[in-house]
Amino acid sequence: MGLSKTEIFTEEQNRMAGFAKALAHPARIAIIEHLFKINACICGDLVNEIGLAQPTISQHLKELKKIGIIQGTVEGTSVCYCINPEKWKEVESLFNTFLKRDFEIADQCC
Amino acid sequence: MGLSKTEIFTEEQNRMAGFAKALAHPARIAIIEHLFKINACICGDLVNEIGLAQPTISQHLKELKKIGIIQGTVEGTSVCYCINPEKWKEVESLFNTFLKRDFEIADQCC
DNA sequence: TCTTTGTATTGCAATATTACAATAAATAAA
DNA sequence: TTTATTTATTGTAATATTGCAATACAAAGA
Repeated sequence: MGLSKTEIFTEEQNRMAGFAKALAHPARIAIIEHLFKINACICGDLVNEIGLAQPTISQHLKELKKIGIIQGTVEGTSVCYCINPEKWKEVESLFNTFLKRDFEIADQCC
Repeated sequence: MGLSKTEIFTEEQNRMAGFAKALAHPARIAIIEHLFKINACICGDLVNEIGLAQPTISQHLKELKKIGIIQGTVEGTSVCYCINPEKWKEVESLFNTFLKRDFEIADQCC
């Protein structure tokens, strides 16, 4: 199939999986890290920074933009990208809730 | 292609992406949540809990096991699954470092 | 031993992802 | 207007993912 049965899961579960998917590629991790490091930059800078072709970077940027993690502003011929702080806080909070667990009982398996 | 150029990224970036990929499906999110809720259970319980076929659940379990997030113990005919606490703490710590960012300067884009 | 029970594996179909060459599109500069 | 410059889009090839039916496998019970 190659397509997940989203309808049998909760909204929360699908949202978590969706954000995780956006982070599930090293190029997108690298893009995010670079944007945090230098605050904002244009597409071409990311092409130089990361070693992938321009259309590939553009594609990864599109995906990050689609889920709202980054935003792009047209500046003449170039497009300036940066992190969307509100969305990032949302992602952070969602992951924090998911990741923070209690292991008092869970330490032994079966 | 369908295959990422892992060699041009750092070990950390690939690790982050790898863990994110493991969480990038609602069924695997559901499996993890259920394991945390009831501590440990057999494959069949997860098949009933989540609405997917047994081979599909088995496949998702295999992927979570491969990356080390869960562990399985054979108990007669059934296999008991639970979270691997050490690995989970590692994932939690890795994501925390990645997600926790400073927005003092980053608030305005371009 | 034969049957049942529970899980893993195999094989397959449908779809998604990754990467890039070629090209389009849009603005700036000459 | 013509020519860069920069980014997005399109098309395509290779591979990966998702899901399940069929089946294999392994241990327990009759």
